[in-house]
Amino acid sequence: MSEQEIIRRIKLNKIKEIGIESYPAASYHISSCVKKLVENYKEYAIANIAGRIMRIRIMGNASFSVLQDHSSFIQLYVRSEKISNYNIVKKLLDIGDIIGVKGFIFKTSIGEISMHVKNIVILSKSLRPLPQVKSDRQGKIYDVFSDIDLRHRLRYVDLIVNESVKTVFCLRSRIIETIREFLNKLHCLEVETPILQNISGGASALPFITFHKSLNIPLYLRIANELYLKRVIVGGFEGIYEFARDFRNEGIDRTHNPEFTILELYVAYKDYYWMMDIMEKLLKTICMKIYNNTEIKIGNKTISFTQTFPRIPIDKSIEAYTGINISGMDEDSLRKVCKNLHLKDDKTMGKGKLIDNLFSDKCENKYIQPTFIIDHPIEMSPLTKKHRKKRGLTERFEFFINGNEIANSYSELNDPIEQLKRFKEQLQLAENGDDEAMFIDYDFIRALEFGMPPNAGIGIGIDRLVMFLTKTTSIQEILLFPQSKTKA
RNA sequence: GACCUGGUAGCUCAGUAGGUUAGAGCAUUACACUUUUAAUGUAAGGGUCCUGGGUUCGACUCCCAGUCAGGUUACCA
Repeated sequence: MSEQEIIRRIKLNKIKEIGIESYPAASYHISSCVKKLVENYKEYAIANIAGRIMRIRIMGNASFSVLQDHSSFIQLYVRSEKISNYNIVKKLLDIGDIIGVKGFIFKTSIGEISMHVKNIVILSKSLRPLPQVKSDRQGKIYDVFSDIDLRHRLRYVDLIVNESVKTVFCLRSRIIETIREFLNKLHCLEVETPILQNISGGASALPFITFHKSLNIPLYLRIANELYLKRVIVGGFEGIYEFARDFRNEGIDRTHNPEFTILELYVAYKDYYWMMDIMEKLLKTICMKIYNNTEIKIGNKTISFTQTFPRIPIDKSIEAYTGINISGMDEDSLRKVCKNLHLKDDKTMGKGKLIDNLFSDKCENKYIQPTFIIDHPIEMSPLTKKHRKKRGLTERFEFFINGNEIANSYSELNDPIEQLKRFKEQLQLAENGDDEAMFIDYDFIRALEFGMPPNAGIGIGIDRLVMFLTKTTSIQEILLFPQSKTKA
C-alpha cells in the first residue's frame, strides 16, 4: 500500500473515532445539480448538492474546494465560524471523497459562482489518490491522466478526471436513443434473441465456444443474431430489431473488440432499395440530432449527409479502382487477378472471400462520403436473395462512411431450398479450411420451409457509427470497458 | 501473426555515454494564512527503476528471454 493510501485509512479511522459514519446508508437529499445551479444563478439561493471533491485549497480559517457532480463543477467556500466541523473538513477530507453540502450560492470577488457551505456530510470516503489533472485560467491542461492502457483498465478514474471521456459516452447513449426512437416510429418491435446459441450462424466469423454443464453440450456465443430474427419474422412480426452484443474470436486492435454491438433490423415485405432509403433517413436524423447539421467535419475532411447517397455496384467499384472487370469471372481467373495485385489468395479462400478481399483492399477506403456499394456476387452472400435482374449477383448493399463499413444489408433469402444449397456450399468452404464458413442450421431451414415473408434486413455496426460520430479513431475509446489482457 | 517503440513515486515526466544516498512538478504530511483561482510560503516523507536470467568488482542503465502496452502492417464488422 502506498503512503497516501495508508494515510487515508488512518483518516478513516479517526473519522470513525469521532463517531461519524464514512459510508452512511440513508439516502441524501439533493435539491439540484451543479449545472442547473450555475445556469440559473440566483444570489443567496439555498441548495443541497452532492459530489466528489476534486480540489482543496485550505487557508487558515477559510477554505475553498471544488465539487464535481455528474453535470459540472462548482467551487465550495467554507469558513471556520460558519460550520461546526471545520476541523474535520480541514484535516480529514481528501480529494476524491464524496460529500453532501448545503449552503447558499454567491459570487466571489472575481465573479466565480460558488457555494458558501453551512453544512457538510461525508457520503463516501475515498481511500486512493486520484491522478491530478490541473488546468490554469486560460484553460490549458497539465498532467492529463493519459496512459491509454491505465485509462481503459481504470475507466472509473478516467471518467472522474477526464471530462471529454464522459462526453463520448453521453453521445453514445444519445445515438442509440435516436435510433430506437426512429425505429419505434416505423412501428418496429424491439426483441431479444439468444446470445448462447447451439449453432453459430448469420455471419462469417470464428465463434467463442462455451459449455453448458447440465445440458452437457457445447454452446456458442453468437456472432450474429440474424437467423433468430428471421425466425421471428416467420412467426409473423413484420418489423423487428435488436441491439445485439455479438462476440467474435478474433484479434484486438483499434477497430476490433471481441464483443461489440450491432443493430439488426428486419422488415417484412420490403426489399434492399427500401432499406437504403431508410438507412439514408436514419443517418440524416442522427446527424441532425447530434450535430444539428447534415455536414460533419472530421480532421480536414467534411462529410456531407445532405445529398442523396450514391449507389455503386461492387463490380463497377472494383473496375474503377483496379481497371479490372470481374463480372462473370470464375474462381481461377479471379485468383490470378488477386495474385497479380499481390493480394492474399490461399486455398481456403473461395470466390466470395477473394472478391471481398479485393474490394476491401482496393476500394473500401476510397469511400469517404456516405456511399452504398451494391449487388455483391452470390458467393460472398450466402443469406441473400438472388438479384431480380443481374445474373450471379445478389440484392445486397454495404454502406460506407469515411472509408469504413458501417452497415450490411440485403433482400433476405426466403427460399428454403436455395438456402439449404447455399449452406452446403459453405460446408464445402469449411472443408477447404475456412474456419469462418457458416454451419448448416437445419432448424432455420425448417422455419423457412414454413414460409418467411420476403423482407429486407440490415446490420448496422453501432460501435463504428459511434466512432465516426464521436470522431474517435479507436473502438476502445467508445467502449466503457474494452477487452485487454489481465494484469495483476 | 510480423515489425518498431516503450514500462522509473498515486499521476505526468526527466535521468544515469555502468559507479556512493535515483530527480522534478502535481498529489501527500507538518506549520502559517478569513475571497483563493494551476492559491502561496517554509520544512518533511514517499521508489521491487515491469519480471527473470546473463555480462561486470559493480546493472535502473548493457545483452538475452519473458510480460504488458502503444504504433505500423496483415486479417476480420
